[in-house]
Amino acid sequence: MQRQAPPLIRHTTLHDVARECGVSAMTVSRVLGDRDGVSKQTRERVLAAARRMNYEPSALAINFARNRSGFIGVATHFKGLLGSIYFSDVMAGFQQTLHGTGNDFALFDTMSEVFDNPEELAKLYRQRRADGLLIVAPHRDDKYLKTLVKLGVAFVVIGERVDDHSVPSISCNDEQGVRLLCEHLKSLGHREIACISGAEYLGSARRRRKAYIEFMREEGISVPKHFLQRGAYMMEAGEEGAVRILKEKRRPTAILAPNDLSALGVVKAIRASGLRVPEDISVCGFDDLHLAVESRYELTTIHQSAMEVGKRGSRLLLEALDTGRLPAAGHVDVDVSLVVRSSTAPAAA
Amino acid sequence: MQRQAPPLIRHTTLHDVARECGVSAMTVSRVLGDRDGVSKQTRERVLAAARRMNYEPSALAINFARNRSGFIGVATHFKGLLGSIYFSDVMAGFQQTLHGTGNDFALFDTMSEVFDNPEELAKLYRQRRADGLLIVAPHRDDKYLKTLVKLGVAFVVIGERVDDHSVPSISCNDEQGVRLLCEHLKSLGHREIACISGAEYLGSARRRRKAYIEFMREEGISVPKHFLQRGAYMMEAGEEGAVRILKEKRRPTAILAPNDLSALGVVKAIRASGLRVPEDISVCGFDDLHLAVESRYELTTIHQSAMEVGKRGSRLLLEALDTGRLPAAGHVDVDVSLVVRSSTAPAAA
DNA sequence: TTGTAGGCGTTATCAG
DNA sequence: CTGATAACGCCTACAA
Repeated sequence: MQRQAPPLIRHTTLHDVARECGVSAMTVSRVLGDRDGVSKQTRERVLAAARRMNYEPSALAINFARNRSGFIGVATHFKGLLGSIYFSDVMAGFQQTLHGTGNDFALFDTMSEVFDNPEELAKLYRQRRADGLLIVAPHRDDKYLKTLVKLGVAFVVIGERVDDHSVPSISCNDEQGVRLLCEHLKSLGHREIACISGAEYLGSARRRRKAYIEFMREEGISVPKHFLQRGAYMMEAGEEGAVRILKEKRRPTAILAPNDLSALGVVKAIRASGLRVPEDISVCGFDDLHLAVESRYELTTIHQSAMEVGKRGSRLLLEALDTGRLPAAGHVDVDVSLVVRSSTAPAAA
Repeated sequence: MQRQAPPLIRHTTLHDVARECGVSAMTVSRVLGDRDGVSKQTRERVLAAARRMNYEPSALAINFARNRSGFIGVATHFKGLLGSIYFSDVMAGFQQTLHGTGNDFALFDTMSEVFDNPEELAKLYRQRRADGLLIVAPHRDDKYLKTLVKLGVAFVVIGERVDDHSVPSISCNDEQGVRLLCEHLKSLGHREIACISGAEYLGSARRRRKAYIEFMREEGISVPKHFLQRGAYMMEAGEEGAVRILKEKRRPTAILAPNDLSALGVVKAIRASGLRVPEDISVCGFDDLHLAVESRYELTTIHQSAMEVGKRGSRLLLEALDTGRLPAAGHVDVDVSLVVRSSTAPAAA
């Protein structure tokens, strides 16, 4: 840490106000802290002076005394998430929780060396730059989570489920979402349901695929191999998966692509093969990315509120901080909801 | 500010280390601050103890003593910019500058009440939550800038030029960009150049339009009314503008749409009218949004590096902070570069 | 080479 | 009702 220049200006302090009023700093503190034990006269005199002198308590001093920074750290992968709608939705949720608590946001990049190196991370913690951490959608193989647990840092993982049960995390309920879609299709008379899952390294993709398999088993519906395609959360992947499905003899009456982007690809492939959506084959997405504006396909999908996840996740952290404990370990699921649009219809006879 | 719970744990302090070694806190401070005047023996003993005890200085205490927060505030319109690639690019630039300076990012929403209300903003400042502010792409009518100037807050406006000359700002050089495009077209033999400008409330749109007009005047080329369309930075707007241009008798050999999105709309309209790009009409964009991946049109455009703007803008702030002054008022332009692709070609005879 | 004193701005505690 | 004192953790300045 290099030598620093002197502060630009000297701000008004308690003592300044006290001197101005001819009282002690303590009295001023009491008045401004709205504690009683001060005569009306003195109180008014102090208030007037404080206002006149533009007094504002120094957060630096207060936090120093309380040994807190007043900052909630938001840690994420800058390059991957900072520019995403998902991140801004999550932040909107954080804001709702933090509003009026006197906390501000500090922003950290999980891809910086600090997070790479347990030593550095510990250092960050011991320096008390933030009182707690909200870790937005970490990657599956992020190792720093273990370090944070070991250090006893207060943090919550947002938007991902972590295998390690000692980690507190919150995300939308993937299983519930897939189940809602499947039940919806079932209620429309579909039994021949295919699925194009996402990349295996994504926890959410694995959970969604698993939920689909489980549903089919529960319903006693056999799933031929080509009904379960490995894909990715991208349009092309959905298209390719659908092509592979459609070239087989046994053809589904519905295709579940648990991600809106790939669902659009599926729609494209179906139309390209001369079939109609939803008359011949129904299609479901997941995420409710509002892609409908760009295309003319109105997807039946699952709405997951990143804002809600952010709001509740940050609440977990703040409550823990308020009571001086760590957020409870384990995962919390946030309910999702089914959005029925025009890409699904009763199964063809 | 409500009552706070006690800190989760008590961190090791200088005094702890000192006691452990049987020396004074001052000696420990000297060792860890790497100042001389300490015997080798003592130094080593202290270092060992500090390491063993996981000592790390409290940033809280240091900053309190120095009356700085160690945070650089990044203020932006959460809802509008947080989820944009632009923002993440700018942040990447900030990171490069801040790296290793011991500063972290604090994040503020310019749409929060705090920024709405001069009183609140002053309060934020007097509380010293951040040492300086980087204000990313504020809107033209944002009033808080005046308040910040009045308060003497150290800040730099990033990505917008501010009319008020008392404000330090930095952005890419719009005029230069338009000029580069015009010169490029001129070198290809184009004289009949039309332009579809962006929304009037955007400073960049106004500057780009003005630069176009200026170029045409300098070249002594008359600009019929329909050659200058008011549009918006959106695909549809570009399309509509082009349609209006093409239905007139005097037809341009090139259309300048100083924004990639609207340029794509222009291309669309030209093709729809049975003409070819670039054989019949050349098209230029601005921003280099890498939209080419999505479409088959390879736009000739202007590359503006948001990262570069962020990097240099944050440097302005940090340098000012280091020398204890305010960033110099006035605007700084960052060079842009011409990217020639296949949407432009020699003018048809 | 090492240690002591004091200050940064606030608040809790105890004394008047 | 009001004020003095101490403490938070570090650093600068001065003293031994």
